[in-house]
Parts: sequence; structure tokens; C-alpha cells
Amino acid sequence: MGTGPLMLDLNRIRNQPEEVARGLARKGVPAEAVERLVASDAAWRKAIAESDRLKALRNDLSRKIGARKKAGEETEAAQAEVREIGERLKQLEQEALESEQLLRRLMLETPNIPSPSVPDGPDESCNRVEKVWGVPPSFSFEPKAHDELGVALGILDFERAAKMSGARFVVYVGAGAALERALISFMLDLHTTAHGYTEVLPPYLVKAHALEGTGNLPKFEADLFKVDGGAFYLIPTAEVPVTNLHRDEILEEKPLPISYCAFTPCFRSEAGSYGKDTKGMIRQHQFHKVELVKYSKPEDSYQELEKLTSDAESVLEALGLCYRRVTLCAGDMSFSSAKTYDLEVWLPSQKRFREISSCSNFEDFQARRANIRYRPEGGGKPRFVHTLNGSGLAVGRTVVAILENYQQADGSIVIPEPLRPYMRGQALITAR
RNA sequence: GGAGAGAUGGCCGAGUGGUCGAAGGCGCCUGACUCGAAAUCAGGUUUGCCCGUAAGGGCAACGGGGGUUCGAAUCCCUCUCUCUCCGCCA
Repeated sequence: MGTGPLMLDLNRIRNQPEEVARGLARKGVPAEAVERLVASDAAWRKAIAESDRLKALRNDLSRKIGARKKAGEETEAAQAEVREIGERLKQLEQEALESEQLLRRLMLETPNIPSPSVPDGPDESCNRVEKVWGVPPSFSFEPKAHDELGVALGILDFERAAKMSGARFVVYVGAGAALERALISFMLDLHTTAHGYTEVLPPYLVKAHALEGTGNLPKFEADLFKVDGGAFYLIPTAEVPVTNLHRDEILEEKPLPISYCAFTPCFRSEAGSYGKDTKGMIRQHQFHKVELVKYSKPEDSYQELEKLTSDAESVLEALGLCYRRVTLCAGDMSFSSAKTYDLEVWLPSQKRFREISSCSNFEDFQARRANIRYRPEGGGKPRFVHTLNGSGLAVGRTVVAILENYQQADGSIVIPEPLRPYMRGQALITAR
């Protein structure tokens, strides 16, 4: 077990346990859990203090033995004494280690505290709609679902995907594959040029500690695909490698905020989602995403969340897709998040909005877990950065939205103007 | 997959059992000198944790873990990572 910084700010838990408990209660954490944290912290501090004291004694005696040996004096008695101290120390260190491990385990399983600006509530029914952009398209016919359209056009093939990989996979064919690729390039170009993000292309396989840094482990192992007996995990999102890019680093203040965008495939086992979205491309084991990640100074992070969210929104706007922005309530937020905006795109076949992007401020939660700090200009102690990320956007779901929103009576699909340069000028997808 | 080499502070690089958290150099910061700068000189320059209102005190860290010892950067075991060569491969 490392001696590095822990997840939530321990000092905050020590000094304001009631306030922490109130915040965590909003995420459904029982008060007893916070009490356990406080108790195990006290036990750990007691053990560490006693063992440090004994170590100081041992160091002192050993030093004296060295000096006496040099002087040619007898040291047997002193050596025996230190041996004895060593024995006692072994026990004490064991105690200290055990209480630290307990504390660490509790801390790793404790979620982030919601920001005060986040509404109360246990589930999505309490999410707050912030705005709606655009209007749902009107059709003179009954709009079809994306999978029906895609199969009819010959650009999506679920049956053949199942032959090799089973359920929750798809094969893109022809214009379908080209559309996916066009969207990736379009999004990356938009974010790198108009919004100032630096493109990175990270590994898709990561070690467990990287997932611990972002908060996916230890609690959500079942959502992940394990490779090579657990030596690696397939990334569930680019958030994992890109947030861990600066793990264990002390950054300069000047370049903050640092903004990255990354295109990667994402792999999710979707355990526990049996029966949900079984048709179509909404929920797949493998999908593509362009992710936005920021490292920010603490005092700027909420302003950066607004920017990041509107950067993601600008993709939807450029594509002319009607969407709304929703603030997730405390109980509906992810484990690591302090505040999350979901962007939901209109899907005509379902006659409702569906998530296409999730933009979060993690404050210093991930930074503590991954040990990412910056040094304030002009010196001073390193401080934890705030990390943020958001989808900009989930590519597969964007294809879904385009197919459904741009469908014509004959089943063809109009390609949104900004994508055409990325598809050799093609403006319409028709049956092959 | 086979054979070998290595991992020390922001960087380079010493150190093979006893005030070594670690020489020296570079870089950086402060002061002196200067009209200013350069050069030069002097001083400073890791991080985490515990105790303390503070001043301050203590513990830990030389890739990770374990062992030997009164005492480990130094000896032993093990894991990870990096590099070189061979094979294979996009």
C-alpha cells in the first residue's frame, strides 16, 4: 500500500465530518459509512504515531552503536535492546498497515461529494433540464428506427456481427463505415481547431491502477473487459488513459487549463443492462467516442465545465441535431463526478431524448487518486488539479441520431452539410 | 518466444553496510556586484505522512514488494518497467 494521498480530502473528513456526511448522503452513502471512515482514520493515526516513535528510538540507538563500534567499544547489550525494539516494531507496523489498508479500502469505495449546485434526488426523474436547442424534425410519414433504416440501406449489419461476436455488436458497411469515419474526423478537427484541444491517441489497454485513478475500480470491475488474465483492461472510455496521462506529475501552472481530445474505441461489458436497448446501436460492447479531457486549476474548473459542455454542444449544433442539456441530480451521477451535464439528442423513432454526451467536473477526486498536481506560479506547495471530461461526442449514437433525424420518406438519409467534405462530397445515402 | 544490460533527486551523474535525503555538475530561485545584462561570488532549491495554534519535532522514500542486519541506496530473493541482440509480426 502506497503512502500517497488518498481519495477524498482526509482533512475535510476530520474537520467537517457532518458536512461530508451530508454531501455523501445525497449520493446515497449511509451515515455509518462516514463514521467508519472517521474511526478507521483515528485508528490508523494512533498506530502510525506509536510506530514512528519506536522507529525514532531505534534509529537513535543504531546510530550510537555505529559510533561505539568505531571507537572499539562493546555493543552487545545495545544490539540486544534494538533487536527487541525490532520485534515490537514488527507488530506495531502490522497494526499500522492493517488500519491503513482498511482506511484506504473505505476511501476507494467512497464516491465523490456532489457540488452544491447539483439538485437533490435519487434517480433520473429529478434531473433538471437546463435548455433545449433546436426543434425535433417533423415528418410527413412515420419515422423509422435507425437499425431498421441502416439494415434496409445495407450500411448496418447486426446479423453478420452476431456471427462472429454475438449480441451488442455491429458491422458498418459502405457509406455506414464512411459516415462513422467522417464523424470522427469532423469532431477531432472541430475541437482541435475551433476549441483549442490537443489531439492525443492513447493506448486502449490499461493497467488496473489507471482505472483506480479515474474511479472505475475497485467498485465497477463488472463493467469492464479484462484481458490477459487481468493484467490489462480494455478502456471503457478515453477518459481513463487521457486522465492518467499526467498521473504522478506536478504540472506547471502556466499551461493550465490543459485540454485534450482523443478518439478511441470504448469497450463495455454492459453487465446488468440485460434487456435494455437490445435492438440497434444504442448500447454496444464496442463503440467509438471522441472524448474531451481538461486539467484545470481548482478555481477555474466550473467555468471550464461550461466551456467543455458547450464545446460538445457545438458538434450537435453543427450537425443540426435537436438536443437538450440536463443537470444530473446527485443520485443519478457517476461515482467520481461532482457535477455532470448530460447532453441528450432527439430520437424521432423513440420520440424522446437520449444521452449522447456526458460532461463532468470531478474536482480533485480523480487528481487525488491519480496524484496529479500543479505548482502555483511563484512557488509554494503543489496543489491537486481539477479534472474534467465529456464526450464530444459518442460516435455510434451520433450515427443513430443522423440516420433517424435526416431520414427521408424513401428511407434515404441526407448527410449533414459539414460532413460532406469528409465523405467525398456525398450528400445522400441511398440503398445499395 | 530466447539471450543479455539497466532502473538514484527537475535533468545528468557519483555512491557497494553506519549522521547519505543522498557528492559533483546542469537547470532553477534569492542576494551581492552592475546604469542594466552577461560573467563572477554567496546562499537556497524533493515529496508524502504523523504530532503541534505556532515555532518546531518525528517517520518514510535511491523502480515496487519481501528478506538478512543493531543499522540497507549499498547484500539476498522476487515483481514491474526500460534498453540491446536473435526469432516472429502489422
